[in-house]
Amino acid sequence: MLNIYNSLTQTKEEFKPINEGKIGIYVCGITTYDYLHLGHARMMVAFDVITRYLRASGFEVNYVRNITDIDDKILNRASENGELFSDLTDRFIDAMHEDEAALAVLSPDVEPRATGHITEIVDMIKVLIEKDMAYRADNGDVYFSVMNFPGYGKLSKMKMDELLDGARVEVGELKKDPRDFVLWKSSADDGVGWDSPWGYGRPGWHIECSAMSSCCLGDNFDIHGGGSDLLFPHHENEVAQSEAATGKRFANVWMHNGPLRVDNEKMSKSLNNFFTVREILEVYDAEVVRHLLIASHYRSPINYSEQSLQQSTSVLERFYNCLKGLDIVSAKSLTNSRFEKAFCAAMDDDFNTPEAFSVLFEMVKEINKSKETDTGLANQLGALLVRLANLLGILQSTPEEFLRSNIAVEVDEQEIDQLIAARKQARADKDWARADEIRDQLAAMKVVVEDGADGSGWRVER
RNA sequence: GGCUGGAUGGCAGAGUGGUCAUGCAGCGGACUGCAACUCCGUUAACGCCGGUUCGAUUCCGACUCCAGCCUCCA
Repeated sequence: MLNIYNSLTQTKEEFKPINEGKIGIYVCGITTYDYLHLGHARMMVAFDVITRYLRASGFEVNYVRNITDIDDKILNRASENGELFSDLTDRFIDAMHEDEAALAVLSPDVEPRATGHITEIVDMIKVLIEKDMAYRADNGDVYFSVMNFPGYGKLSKMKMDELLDGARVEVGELKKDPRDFVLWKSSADDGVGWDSPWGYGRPGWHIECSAMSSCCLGDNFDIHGGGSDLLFPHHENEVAQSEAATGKRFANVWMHNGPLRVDNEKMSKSLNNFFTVREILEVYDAEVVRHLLIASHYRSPINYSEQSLQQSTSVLERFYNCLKGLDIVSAKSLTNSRFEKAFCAAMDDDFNTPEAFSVLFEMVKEINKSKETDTGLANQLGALLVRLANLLGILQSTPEEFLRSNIAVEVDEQEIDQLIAARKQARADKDWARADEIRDQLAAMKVVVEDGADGSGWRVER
C-alpha cells in the first residue's frame, strides 16, 4: 500500500490512481535562462526517485515535466546577450539535459514547452473570459479574477482577505483587484509575442502549466509536483485557472519537495552562495551529489555544505567497498528478501529514502559478513543491493570505477601498479621501511593502499 | 502581520505511547608487519512548561526559537 503526503489535504493518504495501474504526474520544471542550480537538481532528483519507484511498483507512469521557455527573465537575458530568445532557451535546455544526465536523472516522458502550447493557452484564456473568470485590461493584458473563484486559497490555505492585506498596491488601474494575476501579457509590436483575440502578447507563467498539464494528462490527473516555493502563488493559481476553466477537479495529489539551503542559508545570488550543478560536478562525483540530495526526506529542507558532501562521500565509499570483490553480474538477485520488503515498506511510506538507506546499510553489514562465510549469499545480496539502489539512482558504477577515480585527482594507473608491485616485493622481503615508504609515496598521490588476502588493492582518497 | 512546516545524541538524519533507527565521528577489542578495508562490542538525544496516561521524545495546549511562502524563484 502506497501512502503519499498530499499538500492539499496536509495528510498522508493511500494513493489510488484514477485509472487502475496508471499514473499521470505533472511536475513544474524550470525557466531556462541559465544553468541548472542545486535547487533545480533537488527537484529533478526527488521526482526522478519518485517516478523510478512508482514504475518499480508496477505502475505505468506518464511523467510530464514542463519547460518554461518564454518569460520576462528569458527576454531580458536574451536582450542583454544580443541573441534571439529561442537561441538562449535552446542552449540552456541542452545544458539542462546534460546536467540531469550527469546526475542520473531519467528523462521525463514528455517535456512540453510553453511556446509549443500557445494555442491551448489562448483557448483556455478564452474559456475563462467566457465564464467571467478573467477580463481584458485596457492595455491588452488579461487578468484572472480571483474574487470570482470561490475556492481560491484552498491549496496554500491562504485566506482571501489576508491576501488583500499583503498584496502590493498596484500602480495604475489595470487590475480590478490587487490579487488578480496575469494570464496574457501584451507585448510591444516589435517584441516577442503571438497574436491573440486580445492583441499581440505572450502568456503569463501560471496559465502555461494549466494548459500544458491538461493537454498532456487531461483535466483531472493523479499527481502534480514541484518545489515548495511554488505552492503559492503558482500552484494556487493553477488550481484556480484549471478548475475555473474545466469545472473539474485539477490534480488529485499535490507533492512538494523541500528547499535546498547552503550553509544553512537560503541559496541566492546576493548571498554569494549560489551553486550551479556543473560547477559542483567539476569538484564532486555525481553520485555523491545525488546521495546528498536523497539522504534527507524529499519534503525536508536539505542543507548543502562541505561537511554534508563529505558524509555522502563516506557513505558511497562504504557501499562500494562492500560491493568490491563481489560477482553480482552472474549472481541472481534475491527475491522476496526481508531487506527488499523493508526497503519497499520505507518507500511506500511517502518515499522515505532515509529509512530506505538504513535498510541498505543493514544489507552492507550482512554482505560484509557473508563475504567470509558464504560468497554465494554475498553475491546474491550484492545483486539485490545494486537493484534496490538503482531505484534511488545510485551505485550504478562498478566499485573500481568509483573507488579508483576522483574528478578532483589525477591518477596514473601504470605508475600506481608499478609502485604496488615494488611494495609487494618489499613486503615479501619483510623490508617494512621500504614498504611504508612506497605507501607514503602513494599517499602523496592521493592513493590509499589496502592489503587483502589476495594481494593489495588501491583506491583514490577523497 | 498572515499561512505552512520544523526543533532528536558531536554532526547528518528517520521513527515510535513502554523494548535497536541508520551513517559519519568517538571509545574498547579482533584482523594487519604497521595501516587501510572489514568485523565484534560500546558511549550518547529527543527545545521549554503544563495536561492526558500506569507510562510521552512520540498525543493535547501554551511558550521560545528557526525556516519557507505571502515579490521572480525548484
